[in-house]
Amino acid sequence: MGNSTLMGSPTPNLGILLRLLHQQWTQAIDTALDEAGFVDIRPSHSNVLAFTPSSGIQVSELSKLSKTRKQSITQAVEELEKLGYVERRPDPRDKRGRLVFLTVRGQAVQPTAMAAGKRIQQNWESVAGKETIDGLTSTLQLILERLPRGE
Amino acid sequence: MGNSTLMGSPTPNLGILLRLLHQQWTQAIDTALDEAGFVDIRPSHSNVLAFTPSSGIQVSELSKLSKTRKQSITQAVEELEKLGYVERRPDPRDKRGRLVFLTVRGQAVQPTAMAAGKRIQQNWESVAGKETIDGLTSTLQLILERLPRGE
DNA sequence: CAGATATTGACAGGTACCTGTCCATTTGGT
DNA sequence: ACCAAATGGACAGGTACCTGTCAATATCTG
Repeated sequence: MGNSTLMGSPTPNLGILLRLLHQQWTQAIDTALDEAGFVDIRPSHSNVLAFTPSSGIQVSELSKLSKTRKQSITQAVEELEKLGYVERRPDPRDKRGRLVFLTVRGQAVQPTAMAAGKRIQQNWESVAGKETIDGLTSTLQLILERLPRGE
Repeated sequence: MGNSTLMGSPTPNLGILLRLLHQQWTQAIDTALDEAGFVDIRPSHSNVLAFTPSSGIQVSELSKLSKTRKQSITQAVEELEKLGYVERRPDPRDKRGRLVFLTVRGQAVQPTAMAAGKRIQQNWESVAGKETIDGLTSTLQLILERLPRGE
């Protein structure tokens, strides 16, 4: 009712589409980890879990790898530390820094988290085709590389 | 230094790429509106400005069109109302509802905001090619349509 | 037409990012 | 060796979304 203002195709706004897809991705990761039993891990924690090597890593480095600000990583690390997934120790090579390490528990989640991402991508591939998703990935990378402000 | 843990291609994570592109889009819209002199308008306001017709519209309908929750729209409308871009009047056909209308000032921004979106898309096209961006758009739509939870 | 159900829009509160600022420490130039 | 500049990480605070709940009104059903 009240459809007097018609619209054939409601102008699919690129901003909205990107927001929705990102939400889908994020929520899928969260759901997958919940189902794997890691109910206390939230999406932002992936920025730490996905990039922490067994040799330890600084918050600043995690920030660069995950492309988020240091503050976001700091908060995620604090939460993961409280939950027992990571621990921080002073960096012997830099007295300003602290190194983040996975605990035994963290070492158990990491593969699950990595697998979740892969599984979701495969799900998208099953829906749109592997080549399409590959094309999507490279398009996103291409724009980010070539766009100004990209660092 | 410390590059012992090498990585040729650092695994371009789809979630991160989507987040970064969405940030780019959002920030570009904000910058464009700033440059056009509308410094008090923020990205979330576009969800209202882009979809409000001269005949007025309910918050719930804006929520559906912009694919965000009612609460987000309500907040954006409140802010835009304080800034003098929209006004709310009771819906004569539904005593629960209120209709959102653009003020004269709001009618001035709307075309600028719409043009900003178009301009940014053209910028992306100039960087990746029009066909690539068209492909990106339809891929995003395709995934959203075919994915579960897409309502 | 009465009662169950759905919808509108508000209130409260949480999450994942962001910017700005600050201090300790390291690094780099002369 | 010094001092300037960069870097590591913390503190404070803001934005744009989210979920859950609720009262008032509307709509659907028997």
